[in-house]
Amino acid sequence: MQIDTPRGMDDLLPREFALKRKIEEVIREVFALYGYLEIETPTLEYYELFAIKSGEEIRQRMFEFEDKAGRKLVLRPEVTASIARLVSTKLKAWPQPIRLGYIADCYRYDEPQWGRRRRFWQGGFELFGSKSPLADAEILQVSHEVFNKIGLKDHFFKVGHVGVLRKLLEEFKVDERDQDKILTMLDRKEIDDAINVMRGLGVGEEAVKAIQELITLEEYDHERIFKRASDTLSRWKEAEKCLENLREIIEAAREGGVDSPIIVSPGFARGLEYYDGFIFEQGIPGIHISFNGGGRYDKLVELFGGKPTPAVGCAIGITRIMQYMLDKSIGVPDPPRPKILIAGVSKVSPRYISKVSRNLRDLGVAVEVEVSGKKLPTAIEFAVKNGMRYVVIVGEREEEGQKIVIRNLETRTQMEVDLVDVDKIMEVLGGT
RNA sequence: GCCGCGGUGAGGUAGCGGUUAGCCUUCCGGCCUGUGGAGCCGGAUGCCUGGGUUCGAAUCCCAGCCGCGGCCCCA
Repeated sequence: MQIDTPRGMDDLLPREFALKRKIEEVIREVFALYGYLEIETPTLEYYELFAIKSGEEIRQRMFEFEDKAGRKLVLRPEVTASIARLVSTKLKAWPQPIRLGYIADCYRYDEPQWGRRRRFWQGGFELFGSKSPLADAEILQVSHEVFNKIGLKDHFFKVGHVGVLRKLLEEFKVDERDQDKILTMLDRKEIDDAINVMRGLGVGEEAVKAIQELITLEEYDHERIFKRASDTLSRWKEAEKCLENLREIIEAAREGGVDSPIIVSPGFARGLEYYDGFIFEQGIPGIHISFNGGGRYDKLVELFGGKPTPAVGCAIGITRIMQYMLDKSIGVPDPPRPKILIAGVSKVSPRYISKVSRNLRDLGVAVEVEVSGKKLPTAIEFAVKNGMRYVVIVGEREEEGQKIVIRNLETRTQMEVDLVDVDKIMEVLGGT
């Protein structure tokens, strides 16, 4: 019998689940603060939805199978495609801009390792209907805000613009599919192969040289890097415009409160082929995987049959953040648990214990009932060990008089109270 | 997809050809008839799976499975 979880898929224990909840709460808080409406899409989608434009890397790493009617289905490897599908269909008559948020589990058939699971959670922000740098900057702002609120204040950004390289290639009539191929190669640091492909497609030597230069540019000093990059690109106006766009985005984000380090990398490419403008990743020093990534994808909605709709978004790696925080033991909350245990003693009837618990819960007080037949000392020990603050003791004597004994575990004192004396009970329980 | 390292009760570990498989935490019971985190006593659960070598395997060999890291890439 196979009783383990499937490879790379984790059970979340109470502590882990509480942490996941906390991160989700932060994300939802930011949804609300910026106007992102939360939605949900199916975990299963048709293969085609992702096959079209999600990138070779993802395509090979999907869980795929056939349903009983022979349709090809996949477990979603990410959510952006589903959201774009939604915008191109059900939301096509909505007034834009449209801001959507999601928190969803995703699946990839990867080799599991630190920060990479086969099932993992992403929290996403997607903004449709704006070409303005303000929209891109907003995605940086929400990312910044989420990480700060979670307590990861030392995060940094790495930003780039796919248009820089794409526009340059377009000058030499390289079609989109070949661009995808080249960008993927550059992303994988297969520089020589990329150069060979470019030459094969008739890209001029000056441009090849420019690209080689661009991919080595990467630093914090914005002024210097923009100067150098625009010198390199001065001959190709379209590519230079993209660079200018990137500069505007960064400036807007800075004014919008994004005060973490931003590494500018004009030759930066990302694996998801649908990106066609601003792109970024967010990380933490010393960790070599990114915790958040996103960018602009102006063609995707159109690709799914919608009207041309510019879009920009990001996907925050909740599972990675969790793993980091658990490893470092930072900000891991205790699972919420009642502070009160009701323990029966001697010949008290189950009816009375049940009644007492009902009364207390009606007052909004969270209680656990001792149901395992523990004797009182053991029950008290159990309560103490589990961080509870009161034991409500009910026995025959209390049942006869319709009373309860509330014992305070911290002060080691106790008091008998009438079950109907609501004010007294609340007073003794001190607002728990 | 590739490359390393590793699998001993629920968790953490010792043992590395012959041990009654040891220790810590946990869990259960008792000391304790309705009042405390302690203590003491007792108890429960284990050598990943399958082959092989050997008089004898947790220990050595092979394969598989699983886990952990790294590469690549990604969240």
